[in-house]
Amino acid sequence: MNNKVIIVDDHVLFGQSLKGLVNSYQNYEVIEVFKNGSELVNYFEANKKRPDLILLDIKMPVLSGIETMQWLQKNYPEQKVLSLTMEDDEYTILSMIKYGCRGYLLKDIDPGEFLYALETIVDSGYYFTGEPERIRLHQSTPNTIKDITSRELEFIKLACTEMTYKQVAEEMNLSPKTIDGYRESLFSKLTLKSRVGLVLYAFKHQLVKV
Amino acid sequence: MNNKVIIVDDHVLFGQSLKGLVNSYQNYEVIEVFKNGSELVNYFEANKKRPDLILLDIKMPVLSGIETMQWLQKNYPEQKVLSLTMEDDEYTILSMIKYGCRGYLLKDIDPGEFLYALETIVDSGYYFTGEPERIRLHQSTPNTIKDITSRELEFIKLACTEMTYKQVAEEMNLSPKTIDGYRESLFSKLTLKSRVGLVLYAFKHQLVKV
DNA sequence: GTAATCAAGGGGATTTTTCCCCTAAAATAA
DNA sequence: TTATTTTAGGGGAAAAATCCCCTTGATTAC
Repeated sequence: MNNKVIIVDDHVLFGQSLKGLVNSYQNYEVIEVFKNGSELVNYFEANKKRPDLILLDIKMPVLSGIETMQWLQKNYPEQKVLSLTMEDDEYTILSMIKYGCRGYLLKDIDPGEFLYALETIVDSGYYFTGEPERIRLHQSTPNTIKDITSRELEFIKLACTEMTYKQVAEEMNLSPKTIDGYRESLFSKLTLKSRVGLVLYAFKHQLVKV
Repeated sequence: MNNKVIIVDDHVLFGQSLKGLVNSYQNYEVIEVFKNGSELVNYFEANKKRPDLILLDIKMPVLSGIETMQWLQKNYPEQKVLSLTMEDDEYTILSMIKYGCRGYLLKDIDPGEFLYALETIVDSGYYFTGEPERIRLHQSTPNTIKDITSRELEFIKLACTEMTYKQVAEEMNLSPKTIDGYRESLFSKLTLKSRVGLVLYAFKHQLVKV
């Protein structure tokens, strides 16, 4: 009896290639390949056959992995999802786990490990790359996910432009001194030393798009 | 008679999946899959069998696509290379072409177009996605590629850290005033207004990795 | 062979950023 | 209901970044 797999990845070439790889394994069968989370949602809403496992890319243009995961948790909390990511970004991965993702894979994993991951997640429901301590650690002290308020996020986005803080203050209808407060709180919260550091952080955690 | 293909991509899962796809085409055979440009260089230096085509990822940690392309142009200018890229970044693509790359593919291409690209490049030596005008336009006015000297590039990379310019100067064994000169020349050359702008530029053009 | 360009560096001034310490209202938690 | 956290703001100073204008020695172009 074959495990039905759905692949969601905006890089069609990768998605299709991966389909070939998964199909080559015994007991696995790719039933659909989608380009974004939106297509997956449509599929689910059309009441089509539920897959045993979804391989979900995180960085997608239309409905991102995180957004898709949120939708799935709300509507199909039992659905097994293994997320695929390029970079080993702690913040994003922990967000995925928060929304019920059962494991994650880096795209530079080797195919042997990949098959093992598939087996593990289908059997036990979970798969984490050798370091479950780290994950559990973070789950028990979830404040390791530095939370950034929506106002701070707004500030970060504007800090990632050529505007001076004075201009940012105008844009946000705040006094430059308040902006100064946001900056200082973020610097200490994220252990940063300069505005450039903040920009780097924003890129690393995909708070701003490239 | 099969066309021999070498794949170079740091995402092993993608590389291996792609291998499956390419092998599934008639007349194509993947002879090697490497994780970075460095492994490719080693292979060439060991005087192994030359491939008919190299599929080269651009963003790689060890020896990037651009660096690899430079090496290939110097040592094997006749080698056909098709570059693979995630984002449609004009600057990077034009750099690749400058170094003799015969075409480029976005990773979100569909597999049908992919096969067509392979055929085209093997037959004619070149493949460009539908928009050869744009490419030719840029080739005739190559100064659209703002060229950045290697010393300036070094500076940019250090500017994309939390170091102060004074520390950057030390790192590069230059006076802070010289750094000031690099900064000013880059600002005017690239029409930037601040160090943050420079960081943004570097990310946009993938001069630094995320 | 001379002119132009480039890499390296300087003086000095202004603006921006960073830092530390402090206040007060509002929202939220206990 | 009281305590704590969040959001908004201030004074004042030191450090960093930005700007403009200028010099010298090497390379490179014509």
